[in-house]
Amino acid sequence: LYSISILVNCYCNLGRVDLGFSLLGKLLKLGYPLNVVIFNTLINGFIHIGRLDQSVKLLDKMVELGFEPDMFSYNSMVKGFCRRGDNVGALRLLKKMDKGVCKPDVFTYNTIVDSLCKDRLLSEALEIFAYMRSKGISPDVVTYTALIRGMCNLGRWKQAKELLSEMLGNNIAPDIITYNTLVDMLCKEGMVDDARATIDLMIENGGTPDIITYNALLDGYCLCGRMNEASKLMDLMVEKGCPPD
RNA sequence: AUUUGUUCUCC
Repeated sequence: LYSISILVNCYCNLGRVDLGFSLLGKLLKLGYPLNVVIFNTLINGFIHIGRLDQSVKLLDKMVELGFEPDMFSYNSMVKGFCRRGDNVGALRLLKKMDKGVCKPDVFTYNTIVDSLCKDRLLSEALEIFAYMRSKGISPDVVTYTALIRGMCNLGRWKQAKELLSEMLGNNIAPDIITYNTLVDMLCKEGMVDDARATIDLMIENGGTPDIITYNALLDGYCLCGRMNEASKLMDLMVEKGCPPD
């Protein structure tokens, strides 16, 4: 079974969910034993090619066949709604999970918070943030990073920095993705110097900039026409053992 | 073995 789901996942990663799907069909006909992971892999595969409709069908089918959808199944579905820009659909599914046996977990909430932030619906995202805590699900670094992005998106730099401090002051360590997100957002708004300060802060906190950090900053320098600094940065990248790619 | 957050390219 492991081998089959690896194979199916491989098809999905190659963008050939159809091949995985027809394999499932054959296995079903042969009466081959299956498990929930194979269904989940395909549900997720369909989501990644924008076929939420197929995922819905497959979810129904697995239930029909007596397989219980789990967190993976539902979380992929939630992501599917979010990807098509249907936050309402995602929230509806969240409520449904709330009532069922598969309670929303940190993945579920993070998916929705991120989607709302990307759609600039920060206050809605903050409501979900509060809601998840009320349900006893602790936000993690992913939740915070999504919110920071949402704040930056609206130019709420001060609020974003406060949230970052809140993380630092609490038990949640910002990771490289958190810093990279901030650096990138600042650069895109032409606040390259603040971006540099953010990188310094990252280093102070024990982080190490990576190629993504540097590329974001490089893009920032180029966007504001500071080409001298851009080329100096390229030299620095080589020095730091992170050569431009 | 399957689910969530970062750079560039396309929009």
